[in-house]
Amino acid sequence: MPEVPSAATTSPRPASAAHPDAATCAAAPLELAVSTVVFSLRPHPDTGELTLWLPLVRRIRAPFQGLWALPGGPLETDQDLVSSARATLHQTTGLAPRHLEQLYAFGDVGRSPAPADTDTTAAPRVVSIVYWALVRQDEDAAAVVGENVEWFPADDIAEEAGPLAFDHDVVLDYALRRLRAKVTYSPIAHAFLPEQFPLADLRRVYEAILGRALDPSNFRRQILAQGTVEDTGERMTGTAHRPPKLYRSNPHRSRYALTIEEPS
Amino acid sequence: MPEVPSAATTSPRPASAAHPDAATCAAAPLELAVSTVVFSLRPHPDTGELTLWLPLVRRIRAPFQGLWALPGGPLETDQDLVSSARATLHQTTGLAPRHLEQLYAFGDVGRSPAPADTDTTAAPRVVSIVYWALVRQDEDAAAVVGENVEWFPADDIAEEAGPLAFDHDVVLDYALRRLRAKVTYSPIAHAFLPEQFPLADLRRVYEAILGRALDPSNFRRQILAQGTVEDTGERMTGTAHRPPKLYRSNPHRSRYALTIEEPS
DNA sequence: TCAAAAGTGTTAAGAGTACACCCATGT
DNA sequence: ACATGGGTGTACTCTTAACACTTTTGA
Repeated sequence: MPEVPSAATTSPRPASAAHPDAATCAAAPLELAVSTVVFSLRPHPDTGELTLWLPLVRRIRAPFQGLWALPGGPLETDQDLVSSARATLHQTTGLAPRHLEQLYAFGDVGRSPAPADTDTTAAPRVVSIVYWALVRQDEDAAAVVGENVEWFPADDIAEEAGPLAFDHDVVLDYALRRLRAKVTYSPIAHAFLPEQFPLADLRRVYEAILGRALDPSNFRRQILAQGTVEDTGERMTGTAHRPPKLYRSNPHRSRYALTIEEPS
Repeated sequence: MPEVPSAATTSPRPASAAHPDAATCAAAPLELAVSTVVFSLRPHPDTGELTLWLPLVRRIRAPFQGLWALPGGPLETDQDLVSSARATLHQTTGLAPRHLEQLYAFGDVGRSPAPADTDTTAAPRVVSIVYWALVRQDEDAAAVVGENVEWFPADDIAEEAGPLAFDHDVVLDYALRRLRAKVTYSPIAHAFLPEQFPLADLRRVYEAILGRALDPSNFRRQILAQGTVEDTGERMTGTAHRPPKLYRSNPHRSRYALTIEEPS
């Protein structure tokens, strides 16, 4: 009983007419997986500048054995899509995501161009629903990784992690573009920061994601004008300079992005 | 062989470890369907103003028998996701889509709240990947509909088509919001128009989608400034007033939106 | 000649950008 | 005191919005 009103039309659809009540076995050599691109901000090992990092998992079986892949797994029957992504994220980082959002469903037959050494002959068709998540900077320190899990700077993946398994190069590239686009019109950057934070930290998050410097004074004005943060009244102490005010993100204002982007 | 590096981690994941090579039958009482929200512009029957219409299909079997649903069908194993959407669209309208784009994957366990009269006891879990399409105004006239297929004004669906099957009310609402948001930053409106068109027609498309009037002169300037249309040199004849210039959409400029929104 | 829609020009308000400058703390 | 980053003010540019006005056709 999938959503199959197709048989209701007069148009020809001979093959599908046989399908509709298919809990039958022969019908589906087709699998559904959920993967997640987990972004976190850490200093770059070379330059020291804050950049995006993400965890990859080394495949220990065919196909693409030995290559790095996005963390993920098959969808359990009794599990929601987000739950599956959240579980994956927890397994890979030990953390609960602050921001978790569906990215795209990848399912073309021709995807995952297999290298020569792997046998894809008997490989079933796989449709992947990909999510992306943002890890809070303060929690990130507490992240744990299992064996065969490693974090890489997002922009160095091509060199350091070689070509990824399946079509995960494409997926990752898409996730990066989406993050960079979305940060310009939605207050998701807050998701990288702890409960309270100075505006300079928020600016550094934006700079890390966009890869360019922002004018501190203009940044302050714009952020305050859009009302996505509110003054806590407190100040950060122990700095080597004037103590900055601490802000928290304003849930009333930031709801907009979610309302537009997420259904239900 | 799905994307399952889960077994590579040290974290516990007992259930999934049994999954990976599952072309086995017991593993998946889970189905994958592709549905499509097909938008077209037609005059509203009451007001006469141009508004969004879309085709729905009446379900002829359980669950949700008798209710209206988005056109769609199960994903064939040898078929790409877009191909499936395109096929659905062709069956329902007899047309080839000018614009076809993935909307969202809906797959929560609790989705499709069944009314009392339907038996959902043995209903399998269904994950739907939903696309949305735009039909060209000139082609729309040539659209054919089968039996059990009917077009409705998008904003009147709640009253005229009652509650939809599955969670299609939510899906439709999301599609509408996405269309209205996207039209403000991407030249998709062109997809409703024929090869050549006067700017006033393009404006009327925007007005229909956004549901509000736009200043003709400012609209002209903005559209011309963004360079998404180019002058054909021709003019429309037979109007009851000054003959307007005809434009065509400029593919070089409109590529931006696709690059950002579509992966690969 | 008039109505109707195409198309141009002008102006005012607001948002984005660059940058000079003051403030408050630890060293 | 001074270096450092926090924080404010200002002038300039660019975009957006409102609307007056001219142009060209059919009736």
